Amino acid sequence: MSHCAKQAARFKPIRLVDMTTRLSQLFLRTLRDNPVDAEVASHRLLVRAGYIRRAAPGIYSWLPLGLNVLRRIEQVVREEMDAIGAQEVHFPALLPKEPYEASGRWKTYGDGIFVLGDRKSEEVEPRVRRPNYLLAPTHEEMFTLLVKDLYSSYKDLPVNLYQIQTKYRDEARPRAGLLRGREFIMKDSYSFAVTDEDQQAAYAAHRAAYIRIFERLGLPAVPVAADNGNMGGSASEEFLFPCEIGEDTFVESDGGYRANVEAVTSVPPEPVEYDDAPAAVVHHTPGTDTIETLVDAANADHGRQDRAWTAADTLKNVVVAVVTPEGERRVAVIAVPGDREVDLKRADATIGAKLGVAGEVSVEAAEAADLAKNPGLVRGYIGPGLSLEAPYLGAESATGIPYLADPRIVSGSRWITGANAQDQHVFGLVAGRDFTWDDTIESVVVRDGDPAPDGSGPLTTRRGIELGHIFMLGRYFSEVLDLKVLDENGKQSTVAMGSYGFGVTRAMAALVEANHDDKGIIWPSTVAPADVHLVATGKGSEVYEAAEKLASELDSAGLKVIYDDRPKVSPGVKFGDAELLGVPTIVVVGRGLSEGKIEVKDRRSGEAQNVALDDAVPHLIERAASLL
RNA sequence: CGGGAAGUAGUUCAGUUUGGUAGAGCGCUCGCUUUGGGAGCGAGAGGUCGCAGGUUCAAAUCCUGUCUUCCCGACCA
Repeated sequence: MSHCAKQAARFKPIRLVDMTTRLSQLFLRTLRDNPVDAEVASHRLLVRAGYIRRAAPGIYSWLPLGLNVLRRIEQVVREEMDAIGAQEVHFPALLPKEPYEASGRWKTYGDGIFVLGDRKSEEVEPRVRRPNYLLAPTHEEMFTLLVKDLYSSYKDLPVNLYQIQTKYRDEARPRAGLLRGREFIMKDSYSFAVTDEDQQAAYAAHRAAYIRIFERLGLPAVPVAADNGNMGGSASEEFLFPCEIGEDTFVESDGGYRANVEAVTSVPPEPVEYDDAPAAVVHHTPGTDTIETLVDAANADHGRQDRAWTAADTLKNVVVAVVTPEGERRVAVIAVPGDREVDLKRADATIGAKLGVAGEVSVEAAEAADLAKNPGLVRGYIGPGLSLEAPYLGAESATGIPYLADPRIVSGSRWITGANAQDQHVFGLVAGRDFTWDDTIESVVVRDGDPAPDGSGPLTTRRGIELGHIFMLGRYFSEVLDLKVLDENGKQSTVAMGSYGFGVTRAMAALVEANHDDKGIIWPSTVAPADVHLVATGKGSEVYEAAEKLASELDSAGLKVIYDDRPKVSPGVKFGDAELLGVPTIVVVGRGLSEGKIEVKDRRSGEAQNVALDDAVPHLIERAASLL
C-alpha cells in the first residue's frame, strides 16, 4: 500500500460544516412584482421566488434554489432508469454535422436546430462561416453510432442507454418559461435489441419506470396513445399532465381510453343499403359557397318531409396543399361531413403514406394560387362528380387530384355536395353508388361526444403538457447509420431501437403548475429545496439563538433546512418569502418561545400547530418522513 | 411566417395626445426607530428614455427607418 493510499484509508469523512441554507447568505432575491413577460403560474412563480432568471428568449439561468430542485428531479429519474438496468452515458451538446447529415436530419430538422461554424468552416471569399456543427436537439444519431462503434454481436444485446442532457431547439416561439424553451434538459434513453421480445420488454420497462417516476414526483401524468411521427415503429405513448395551459390536446373516455387527438381513430357508422335510393339530382343553389348558406338554401328551396337538412347532410370537400420533402406542392381534396372541420395536424400524420410520398410531408390549407392551378376546382362547389363512370376527383379521375375521405363517409351514405359548377349542388349523392375515393384518412377535428374506438364510451377532449414520450423507433436510425450485429446464424441483423424521452425542466414547470396557490409554490417533499423552512422572528436575541440551535439539530438529524436568519427583515416579509419559496413545512420560532413552543405550519393546508421546542426535532423528523 | 401589443432606473410602471432641465412604487445604500403578516422617518446611489437618421432654438414626446421583446395563431417525434 502506497503512502497516499495509507493516508486515504485513515481519512474518515466528517461533516465539518452544517448544510443549512441561511437566507442571509443565500444568493437569492425574491420579487414582489410579477415579471412582465410571465403569463403562466410556473413561469411567474419560479422567477418571483428566485429559482430561475431569463437569459434570452426561451433560455434561463439557474439560481441556487432552482438548481437544487432540478437536481432532485434528475435524481428521481436517474434512480428509476438505473433500476430498470439502463446505463447512464453523456454526449456532447455540441456535435459535428456529419452524423446528422447521414441520418438526413441536418436537412429535415431545418430551422429547428441551432447550427454554427467553427474557425475551419470559414470561407475566404466571402468571409463567412458555413455551419458545420450543431447544438443537438436530440441524440439518436450519437447513441446509435456509439453502439455501432463498440458492439457487433447479438450477444451484446439488448442494452439500454440514457443520458440527462441539455437540448437545443430553435423554437420559433418560445413561451411559458420552462414549458417551451429553446434550451431545456431532457432525459433520453434508447433501447437496442435484436428480437421483438427484447424490444417490447425494454418498452414495457420504460413505461413502468415512467409511471413510478410520476408517482414519486407527485405528478398525475397519464399515458395516452400517441402518433409516432414519421419514423416508423409501432407502439407509441405520450405521458401527458392534464392541465389547461397544455399545448397538446387529447381525448379520454370514462372507460379509460386515452389518446392524443393526432392518434385517435374514428368509429365509422355501418354501411347503408341503397337499392331504393333515388337518383341524385342537381339543383341550382345560388350564392351557397359555404356550408351554412348551403344548408339554408337547401331547407328553403329543396326541403325534405321528415326533418330539416343540417350541415351533417352535406359533404365538404376541402382542398389542401401537401408539401413533399423535396418542396413540391401537390393539391389534394379531403372529403368530410359538412359539420366537421379538418385538422391539418391530424391529416399530416398519415397523408404522406396515403399519397405514396416518402418522408415527412406537411399539409397546409390551399391558397388561391393552388386553386388557380386547378381551374376545375370551383371554390364552394367542389364535389366528387356525378357517377362512378366519370369521377371528377381521385387519382384515376378527369382531374387526377387525389381524393381522400373521412371514414364516416361509408357506402350508402347520402350527401348534398358541390356539382363542380358555380351555384350548382347535387342532392342525394350516394357514396359507393355515385362516387368513390382513393383512400380514407383520419383528419377531422375530434369532438366531445365522439365514440371511443375501443367502445369504452363517449370521448371528452382535454389539454395536457407532454412530459414524456416513449415509442418503438423501429430501424430507421439503425438502417441509415448502418447499425447491424451478427445474429446467432452469423447473419447481419439490423438492430431495432426504442426511444424514451422525459422532459426534466418541463416536469419542474409542470410540478409548479400542479402545486401552487396565490401565495407561491408548494413543492412535493420529494423535490422541495428543503424539508423545513425555519423562520426566526422577534426582537430579542433569544429567538435567533433558539432557532440557530434548532437548525443545527435538524441538520444533524439529516433534514435539509432553509433558515431565515435575516435580522432586520420584518415578519411579514419572512412569512411571505417562506410561502413563495414553497418548502412543505414552515417552522416559526418567535413569540411562543417564552412558553417553550414553536409553530409548525403545513405549507399546503396552512394549518399550524404549536409544538414544544424540546419535542421539535423528533416531531419534524417524523413529519418529514410522513410527507415522503 | 401571419395578427396584436410594447421597448423610460435592478424591477413594475407613469410621462408621449398638446415638444421646454428625467418621474413614482418596490428593491438597493447609510442613520435612527420598529419586529407575528410585505414597518416608520430622514438622507442617498442608480437612466445615452431600444438603435440610427430627420424636423426644431429645443425631442422620451413629432417624422422615417431599423432592431428587439411579449401575447394569439401557424410551426414543433
